[in-house]
Amino acid sequence: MPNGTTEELRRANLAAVLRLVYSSGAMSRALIGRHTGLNRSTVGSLVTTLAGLGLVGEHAADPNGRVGRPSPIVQPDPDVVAFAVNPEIDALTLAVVGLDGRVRRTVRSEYDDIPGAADAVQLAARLIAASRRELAGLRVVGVGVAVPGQVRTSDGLVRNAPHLDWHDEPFAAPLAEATGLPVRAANDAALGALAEHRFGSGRGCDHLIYLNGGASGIGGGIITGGHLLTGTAGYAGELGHVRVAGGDTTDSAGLRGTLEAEVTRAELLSVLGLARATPDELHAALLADHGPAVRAVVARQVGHLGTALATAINLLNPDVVTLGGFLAALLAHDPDALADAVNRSVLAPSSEAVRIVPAALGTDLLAIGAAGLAFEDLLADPALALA
Amino acid sequence: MPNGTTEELRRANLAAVLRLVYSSGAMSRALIGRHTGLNRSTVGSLVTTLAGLGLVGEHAADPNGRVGRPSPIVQPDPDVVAFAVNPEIDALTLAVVGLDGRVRRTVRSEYDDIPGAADAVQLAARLIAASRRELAGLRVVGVGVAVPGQVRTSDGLVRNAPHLDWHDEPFAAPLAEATGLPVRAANDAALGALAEHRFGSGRGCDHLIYLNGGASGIGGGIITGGHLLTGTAGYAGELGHVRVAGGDTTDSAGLRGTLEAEVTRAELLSVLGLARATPDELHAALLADHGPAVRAVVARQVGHLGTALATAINLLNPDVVTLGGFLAALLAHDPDALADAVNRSVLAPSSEAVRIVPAALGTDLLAIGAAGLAFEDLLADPALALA
DNA sequence: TGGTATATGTTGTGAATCACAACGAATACT
DNA sequence: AGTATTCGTTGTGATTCACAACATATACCA
Repeated sequence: MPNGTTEELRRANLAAVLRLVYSSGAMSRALIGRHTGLNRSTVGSLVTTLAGLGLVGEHAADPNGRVGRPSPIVQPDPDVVAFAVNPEIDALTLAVVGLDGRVRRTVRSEYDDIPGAADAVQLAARLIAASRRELAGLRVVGVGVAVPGQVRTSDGLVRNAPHLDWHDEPFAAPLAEATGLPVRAANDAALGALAEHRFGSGRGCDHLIYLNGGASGIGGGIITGGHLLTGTAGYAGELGHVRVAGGDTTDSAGLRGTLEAEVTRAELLSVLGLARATPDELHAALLADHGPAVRAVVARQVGHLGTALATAINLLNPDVVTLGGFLAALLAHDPDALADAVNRSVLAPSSEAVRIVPAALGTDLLAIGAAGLAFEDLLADPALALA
Repeated sequence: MPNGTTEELRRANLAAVLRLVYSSGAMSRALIGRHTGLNRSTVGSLVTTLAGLGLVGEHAADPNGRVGRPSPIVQPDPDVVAFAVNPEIDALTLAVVGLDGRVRRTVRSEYDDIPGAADAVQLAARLIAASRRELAGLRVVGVGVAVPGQVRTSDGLVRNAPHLDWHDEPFAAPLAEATGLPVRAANDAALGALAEHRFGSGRGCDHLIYLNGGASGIGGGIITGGHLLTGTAGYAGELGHVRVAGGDTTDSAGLRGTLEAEVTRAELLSVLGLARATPDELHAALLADHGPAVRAVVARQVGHLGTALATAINLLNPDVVTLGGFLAALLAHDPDALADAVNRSVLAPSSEAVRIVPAALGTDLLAIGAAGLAFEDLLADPALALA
């Protein structure tokens, strides 16, 4: 909580400027002044301070042909980086992401047997150590972890990651111990929502619902009022476990009739006659095949998806609903059918302004989201930049 | 948006102090300092300013027997008031609520035929004018309206209030015109959530779900991160229209299988053999009668209520779920059954810390919530206190 | 080619805010 | 009655941001 001192005012202004160039990209000093409402002299002082901290750099103005004195472009320093860790059932991915939002490198370490949490921590620590050796001159801010399961955000304890068979496994704490870096962890779909909100299909929208369909189920994340909705402990956003039908099929958490139980990638692959497929291959196959069997399965899944979205829209009144993974393929296959399904269960005012769109960020989605989590402390108080 | 100036800092600190004594009740200067983290001299200056604006008063310290110099008690001025308007199907209620949170007076104007929105506006304006004449020496801040339906918060347009048969009827604007006061409007259950959060069962809890069961249906409101969740236009929180079953019964909005369609006060009255009942009478009758017919109906309704709550808990991970109206009676009738029903559809981590409790505020709930809405501008910027 | 208008960074001054230390005031404890 | 404790008040100082004047750099126009 900002405690209302002049010192805190300075911190808040530094944070506002850094956050602006982080989430809106490089911009001139003059634009920063217009966005923040601060005086030119104040903006100058703040930018100088941030540059002195090594967090932003100033480049020559681009010759854009406008009248008046050119304004140097302020941009976040790409050498200020965070590590993004994403353990999955087939591999652990480590990404190095700059404060400019770009992914500098990605390392993917595949495994045959799903590791335990402790082993995954050690693997991540080794990959991080190797990256730090190879990439010289970087200033590492911290580590963000995207976990396919429920994570207690206060201490990064993985409460339940069914596909990894992790239950109440500490993750952030031992990884911080092994790397000497601050580590924060959260649910993967929640971080996807954060990334789409800041850099993807939800830019400029304060209320967003993100829903991702993967091989192992459906995850969701919610942005309300421009902030990631965590709930009291960090478990919010579980849209995959919304009840949509009275059936007996169960989902990965053992709940019956939920979205995740009724809408599955495996069923789509099955009816398409595919043994396995990359996300792009599934997308293409679904767009190509409009046979009756496929149509029937898609229609049923789209109906259930619409019911779940309607529930979420009734509760949250978002600007945007972003669909990722095979849910984006369902949307592309028949956008009108999904809209109809939503409209059958939604209150008219809540739905009139909502846009249902495919995710805009590709494979880097989780890396960007997890890095965003790791940058959060820095963005909240740039003066604490260390190491 | 606070624009980071020193002037804004002062405003924010004034607002923080006023908000503190508004929502936490009268407290000593020393306590204010401890809560805000501000220096004693600063607190003194802020309190003096607020007192000069006529927003707070200082009383002698209560002799509580503690060592040290007694600290004068700062409390919001009860003569600073807001009007709370609540149009319902049988009557329009006007309440006068002080900044100290107390309801000074309530006027209830009953009607046989449901009025149109324009007539209701005129009725409210007449009641407000009469109250202003009778209660001298008041400083009126504004008007808050609790509407049983969906309201666009930006301009107070009633989008859809099915029980009043109002559709896209302006309300706040004409009432502001007629009274010369600032008017803000919102959904009644959302304001109920706000009231329970600040003064009722959800004090100190940043994440709360409020669900109210009335004669005309089920309304809901959501508090996340300590703030009322409005969504992009103000329509968020419609928990009554969450799908819970595959049935064909429809709710007030024409949606099928929703909580509001499946869980009704009318069915409870019917099985209890009551033609009509006050909320208290229904509550008592339900607690008294555990016959098989009643048990069956209650069991079914509790099951559906549990499903809806599970959905909301999975999405929002709240600290508290507050039930009002006949839903509180259902809870009292068999708390364990409701807990079991929730647990059948909820993810374990999300549910472990949640408390399901009856609403703590009684008939004044909506008056307090609507007044809170009207006070919002004042609390955000006390220096703008006028007239 | 030179002058003007426009837009922006920089510098110095001033006003406002809050922190801090010293002091005074009012109560409880011994 | 004296002392310790708690808290309000006052005066001083440090920090921050606003504002005005000036300097700088470009586009536009004649």
